[in-house]
Amino acid sequence: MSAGRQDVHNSNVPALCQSCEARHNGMCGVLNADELLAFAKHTRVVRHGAGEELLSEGASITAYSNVMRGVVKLIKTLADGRRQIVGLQFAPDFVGRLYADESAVTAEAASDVELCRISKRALERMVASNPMLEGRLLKQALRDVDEAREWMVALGRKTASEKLASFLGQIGRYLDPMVAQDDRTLAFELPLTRAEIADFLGLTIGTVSRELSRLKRDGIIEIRSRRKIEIIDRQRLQQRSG
Amino acid sequence: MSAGRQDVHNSNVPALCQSCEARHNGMCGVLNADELLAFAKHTRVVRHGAGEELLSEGASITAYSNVMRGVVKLIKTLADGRRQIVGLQFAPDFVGRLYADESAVTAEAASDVELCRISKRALERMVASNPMLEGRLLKQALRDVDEAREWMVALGRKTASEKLASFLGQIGRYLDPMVAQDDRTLAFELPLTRAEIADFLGLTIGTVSRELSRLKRDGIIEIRSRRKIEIIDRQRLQQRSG
DNA sequence: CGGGCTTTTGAGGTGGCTCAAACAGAGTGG
DNA sequence: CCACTCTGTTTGAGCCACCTCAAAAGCCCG
Repeated sequence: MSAGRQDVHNSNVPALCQSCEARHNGMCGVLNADELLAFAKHTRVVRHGAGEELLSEGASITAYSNVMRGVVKLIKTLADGRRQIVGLQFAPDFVGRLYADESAVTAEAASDVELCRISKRALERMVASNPMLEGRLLKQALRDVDEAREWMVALGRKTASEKLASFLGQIGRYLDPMVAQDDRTLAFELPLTRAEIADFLGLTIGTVSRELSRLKRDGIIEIRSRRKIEIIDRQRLQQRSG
Repeated sequence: MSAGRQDVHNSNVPALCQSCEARHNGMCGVLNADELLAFAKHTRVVRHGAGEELLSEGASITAYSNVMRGVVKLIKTLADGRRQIVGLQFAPDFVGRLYADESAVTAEAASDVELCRISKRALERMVASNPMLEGRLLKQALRDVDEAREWMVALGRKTASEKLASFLGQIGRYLDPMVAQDDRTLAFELPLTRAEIADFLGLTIGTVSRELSRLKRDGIIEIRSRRKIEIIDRQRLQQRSG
């Protein structure tokens, strides 16, 4: 509380923020040590297990979050239960629809997650007084638009096998951005079950499984275990993604 | 530059802005008369005929626009020519991807349009110095996200007939927001050809036409001419949109 | 080592596609 | 005012990608 003894030095940064990805690439990156300190007064780290619902479609929004670890899926559901995943948020993404009173999506932890939570009121006050912060949120929103539109193409115009190839490519690219261009194999853990992949790609679980098997049969990927995939031939994966 | 003679009065507003929708509901709404005047120094009204390309996927962006009249469609194209319309922008929407050097979409006039054009450089400078403007663009981006996600559900999970019903419902709602709830019929002009509707809904032209015929046969709509549709039974249209 | 998951695989059905022909409107020129 | 064309739309017949339903096979944890 009393910040009297602290000098203007980087060590003023709250311990949790030190290693938080949001400080580097996320919205907190625009805050200096003092602002970060003020910000941290309103935040709380919360943990949720895989499958827990963080936010319910139609429910009122009381807080926003930044993803610190894990994956959050954004889901929309039709009256008869059909589901579509409309977004995946990885660290250090921002979760929540700024200014909306009620959520247009259900947010659910796809894996165990750690979130940095801040009340709706507090964040909106900070945004109003800090244009830099607003700018970061604008950039996040623009990225979200880009991504949603990218998937609209997949959903509307790609075949099942192209959808799977695009999905694996995107996950691979996201999880290992460093080695985007060379041709080594690339192994990673799928953040989603087959059923969730189906809900993301507008397919059924059967088709997802079949197409994965096909990619494996064709020597493009290896399926090491349910969740562990290895991309053997990126080039051909790319070719198949439409 | 010398604003000496101008008193703080509404009549200082540039003539073109007086009636422009962007001043009321669009991004210019946050500008006062002086700011608007400064803004207008960098803008130019441009007209384009239906079908003209305003912006090309992958091309560098040099200017942004506000739609003053007409409809702009945002298109993404796959290597083999398959197309997906990923957004429709009506007055007073903002067109262009802020901060991006190259466009991720092709923008095309769906009808004859009037745009208020401003150079990328000029707008970005104004945004940097005017947080209110940035806030408006953030809100626009958030609306774009909401809309894209709404259509992801349709593309991924709705049947052809549900897609058509959703589309007609949205257009109707947009073009006549005043009478959203009562049960009068609602006539309007489609801003898109059958082929464009197909590219929006991830269908083929044949299916679009068939489903429209079915809605007509079932007494839910009337097709007055190619472009003129009348919604006879909004309630049942709503029921069919999933 | 059995019971409850998720995933894979198979067999058959179907919604929306492809291909193709007929039709309708809006110009255009005779 | 009527062909004549051009483009956009409707409609039909047949097919295929993906769905549905169902069973078998892994995998994980007691």
